[in-house]
Amino acid sequence: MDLNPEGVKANGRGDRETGTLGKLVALLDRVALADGPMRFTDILSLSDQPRGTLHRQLSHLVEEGLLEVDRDGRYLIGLRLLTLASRSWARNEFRAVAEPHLQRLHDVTCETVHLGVLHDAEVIYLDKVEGRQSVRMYSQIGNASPAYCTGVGKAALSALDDAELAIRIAALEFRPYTQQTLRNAGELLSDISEIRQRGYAFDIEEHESGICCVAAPIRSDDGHMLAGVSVTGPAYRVTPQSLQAWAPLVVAAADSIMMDMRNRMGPKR
Amino acid sequence: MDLNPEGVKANGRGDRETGTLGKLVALLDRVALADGPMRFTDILSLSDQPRGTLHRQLSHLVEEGLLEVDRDGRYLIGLRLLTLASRSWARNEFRAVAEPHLQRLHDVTCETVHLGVLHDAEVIYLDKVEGRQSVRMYSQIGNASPAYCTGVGKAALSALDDAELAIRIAALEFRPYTQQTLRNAGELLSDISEIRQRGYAFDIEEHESGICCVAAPIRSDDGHMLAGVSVTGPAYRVTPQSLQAWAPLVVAAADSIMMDMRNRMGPKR
DNA sequence: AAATGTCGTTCCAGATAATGGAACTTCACG
DNA sequence: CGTGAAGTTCCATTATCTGGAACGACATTT
Repeated sequence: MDLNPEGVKANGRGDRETGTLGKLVALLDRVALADGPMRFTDILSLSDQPRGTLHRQLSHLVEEGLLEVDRDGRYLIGLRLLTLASRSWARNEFRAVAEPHLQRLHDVTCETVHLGVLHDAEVIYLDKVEGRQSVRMYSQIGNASPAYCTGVGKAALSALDDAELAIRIAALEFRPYTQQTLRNAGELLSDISEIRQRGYAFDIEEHESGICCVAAPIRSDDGHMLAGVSVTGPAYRVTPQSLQAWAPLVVAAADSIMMDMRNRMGPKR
Repeated sequence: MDLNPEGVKANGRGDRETGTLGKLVALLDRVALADGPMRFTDILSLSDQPRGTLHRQLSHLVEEGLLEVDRDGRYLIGLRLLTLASRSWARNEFRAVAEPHLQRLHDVTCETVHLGVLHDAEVIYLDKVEGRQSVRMYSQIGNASPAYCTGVGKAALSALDDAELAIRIAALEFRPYTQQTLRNAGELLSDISEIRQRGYAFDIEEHESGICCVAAPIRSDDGHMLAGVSVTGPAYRVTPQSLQAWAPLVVAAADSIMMDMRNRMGPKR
C-alpha cells in the first residue's frame, strides 16, 4: 500500500475500488454489467468478499434504491439511477448546445448521428438522432465504448497532444471486436496520425460488423473536454464514397458545436 | 437512535441519510436536483456538514465519476450515472415487454404514450413514445413525479389495497402545481374511488397546465409492482371526449402488458 | 421423516475508514 | 500590500465497516 505501481487498469479507468464508496460503486457496476438479475451467490462468486460483507453492502445499495431485489431475491439495477441520470442528461449544457446541429446533420444524411464525449479511454454516447426505427431507440445513449474502435473515440483521441495520447493508450487493452478492429498501439497511432491530417476519422466495421461511420472531433476551448460527432450507417447502404462525402458536413457540424460552446461559455476565463 | 418516530418524509421516500452511502447519495441527489452547477459554498450552505467533511465527500464522488467538476470548480452530476442507468434501462424486462404495446397505442392515438412505475409515492417514467417533435425527446424518461397529480400515478395508486394506500397517502405532502391539482387526501381518495369504478384515471391539467391524459393501471401478477400507461396530449387538442374514447384502448394496452408479463414470468412461483 | 446440502441472513469484536476542527493556501478586491 | 472569502489539507478522535462464524430457511436425498 506504499508504492503501488498498479496504475490504471485495462478499461482505461482507474478501478481502484478504494474506499467504501469505491467498493460499492464497483459492486453496482458489476450488477449493472451482468445481463440479467443476479442471485446473491452469483455476485459472491464474482466479488472476492466474505458473504457477510457482501450481503450488507448489497442491502445498503438496495436501501438507497440504487439496486432492487426482484421477487426471486435476485438483484438488479434500481430505477433511482435512471432518475439521477435523466437529470444529468437533461441539464447537460454541451448536449443541449449540440442538439440542433445533430438534428441538422441527420436531416442531410438521413443516417444515425451520434454525439459522444471522451472519458479517459472510453467514449460515452451523450445523444443520438435517428430515423423512424422505433425499436432500440434509446439504446445507445449513456453507453460507454472503448475509444480506440469507434469513430467518435478515435476522432476525440486525435485531438489530444502526444503526451496525453501516450498516457491514455498505455492504459488500453486491445480487444478484437471484429476482423477490422485495430490490434495494437502502433496501428492506433498510425490511424490517429491520418485522422489528424484529414481532420476526421473513419470506423469501417471496427467495433461492430456491418456498421461504419465517419466522425469529427470537438475540442472545448479550454482543451479540457474532448468529444466527437459521427454519422453512422450499415455497411450495405453506406459506401466509403458516401462517408467521404459526408466528412466535410460532419466536420462542419463539429466546428459549429465548438463555436456555439465558445459563445455560450466564452465570457469566462 | 433508539426509537425514531421520524418515519417517512414528505417526498414519499425515507431519506434517512444513514450510513456512509446514505450521506453520499443524499449529497448526489442534492447536486442533481439543483438546476445548474453548484459551487462548493452553495453545497456547504445546504448541507449541514463541516467544510472538511463535505470536501472529502465531494472528492470521493468525483473520483468515482458520479460527480464532475467543471472548469470553474463547480460541481455537477457526472456522466457515469448515465452509463449505469442506460444499462438498467436497456435491460429492464418490464419496459421491453411493454414497448410494442406503447407503440401500438401511439399509432392509434397519435399522442404521446407514457409508461411509468410506482415507487413509494412517486411515479418514475420508464418509457415514452411520441411523434416527430425532435426536441426534448428523452426528457421525460427517468423523471420522477408525485403520484397524486399524474394520471399514471393515480391509476397505479388505485390498484393498491386500502391499507397500503393509506400508508402511502399519509406520507404525501400535497403541493398545488396547478389550479386543478388535488389538494388533500380526501380529494385524492374520492378520485381514486372513481378510478377504481371506471378502471382508468384522468389527469386534467392537474400536474401541468394545458396537459391532460387518460391512464390505466398495470399490476404485476404477484401484486408487488404497480405501474401505469397513459396517453397524454395538450388540452387545446385533446378534448374530454377524446380522452373518454381512448380510455378502453389504454385499458386494453395495460391488460395486454399484464398478460405478456404473466406469460414471460409465469412459470415461476 | 430424518439427514444433508445449498442459500441467504444475522451477529459482534476487531480493523478500517470517516469525521471535523484548525491550520494552511490561493485568489480577488480595495 | 492588506484583507477577506473560497477552497484545500492535516491528523487525532470516533463512528462505521469488516468478516469469520453461527444461525435459520428451504430443497433434495436416503
